[in-house]
Amino acid sequence: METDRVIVHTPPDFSFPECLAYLSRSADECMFHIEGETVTRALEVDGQPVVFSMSEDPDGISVEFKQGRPDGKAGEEVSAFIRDWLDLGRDLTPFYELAEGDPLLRQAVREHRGLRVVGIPDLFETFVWAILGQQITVSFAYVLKKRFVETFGTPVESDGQTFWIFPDAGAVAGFDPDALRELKITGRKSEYIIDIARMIADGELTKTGLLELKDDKLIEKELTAIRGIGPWTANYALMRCLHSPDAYPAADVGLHNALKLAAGLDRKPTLPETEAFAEPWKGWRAYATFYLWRLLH
DNA sequence: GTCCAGGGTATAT
DNA sequence: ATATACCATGGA
Repeated sequence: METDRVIVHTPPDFSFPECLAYLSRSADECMFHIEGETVTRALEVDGQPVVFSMSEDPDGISVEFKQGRPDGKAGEEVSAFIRDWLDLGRDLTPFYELAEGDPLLRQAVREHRGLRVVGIPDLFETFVWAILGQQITVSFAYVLKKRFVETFGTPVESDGQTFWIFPDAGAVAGFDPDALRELKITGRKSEYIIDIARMIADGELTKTGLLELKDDKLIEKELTAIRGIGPWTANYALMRCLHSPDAYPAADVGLHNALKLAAGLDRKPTLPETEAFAEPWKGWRAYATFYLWRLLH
């Protein structure tokens, strides 16, 4: 039905296929399904589950509501979610000008033009994902996230498929670490996740509160004061959730591997070298990182 | 068996 | 400030 469809307009230098390619990187991703060129997921709006799909459209992104209707609030909230998810508010012109003159970025930017830093709009989901991803392979992190979501999240059935609402921080706040240990999440990470769930559920840690601090360094300082959040996790959250175009997860092994490849090194760069490489990218280090990651696929 | 994977904490110098 | 042990699982 025509009323179940809305268009989200996209800016110049946006490529749906490039974002789709990033979203498609794991078969174990549990927060959305991809079939062909269409991404479908669930989202909670005012306590009610909405299921929607996104596909490319000449006018932007076509959003089809599978469950729930785009009338009133749901349509606006889903549109806002997508703009947040795909960083549609950003003008990439300065980044592309910078990258064209940079030997390390040029190739990635030419090959993936239109790619956005794909976000994780929910703060709790961001920290769970980042903490799970510390020190283990991305593929194993996906397995752990899937177990976490399918054990503690809320299923939404639509068209014979199951979609998931990410576990509620308030519920996780009350868990015993052993409940997470059973999923093969380490004891430490289980404690970190439960502590952060409590902070979020109590309103002590909020996305808007962090964004109000404005300055990346200030936000990093606030975040790294929390147990389980070090510089890598803080910058990862700045990049994926708080939309800092300049956050730089300098300890990231994937970034090291990408730099090794792009710079033709015979070993991975050290941490100081990784910082030094990024000097010319100041203002856009998150975008530089995201594009460099694409070299590894 | 060893090493490494989208790190972080605790402790010792 | 910098170095090391430890966390803990799974794939190469």
